[in-house]
Amino acid sequence: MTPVRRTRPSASKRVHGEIQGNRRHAFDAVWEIVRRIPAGRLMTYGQISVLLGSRLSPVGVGWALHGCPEDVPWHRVVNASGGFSTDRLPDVPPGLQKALLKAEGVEVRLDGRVDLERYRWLP
DNA sequence: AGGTTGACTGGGG
DNA sequence: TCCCCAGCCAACC
Repeated sequence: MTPVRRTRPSASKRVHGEIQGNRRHAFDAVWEIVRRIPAGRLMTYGQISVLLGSRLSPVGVGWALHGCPEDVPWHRVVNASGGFSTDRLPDVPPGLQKALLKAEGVEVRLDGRVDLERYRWLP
């Protein structure tokens, strides 16, 4: 049998209040920033990390979004290359992020990326 | 307690 | 431009 790549089993648990102490605070901060991104605009993981004063690494930002509350528009966060990192996740339907962004008027190039120069949101 | 794994990134080949 | 690697650091087990 081919080993199956799996997602964090407890990712969804974090949504239901299992984040403790300072971590909880850092995750909340990420969610608050992402909630402020207007429809049709984008931010990168690294950009959010810097906004937080680098208290949380870009990887940490990804963690914060994995299993975020329903009202957090996670699809408006892309990687520094303008690509969709969520396409590699087993628990996210391939093409979902792309579809959500196109629905907001974001143009996705043929190579599957977006133009950050054009859509990047600067708070 | 410590090794492994990422929703990352920038630099080098 | 693409691929690989080291640095990154929180969460998992």
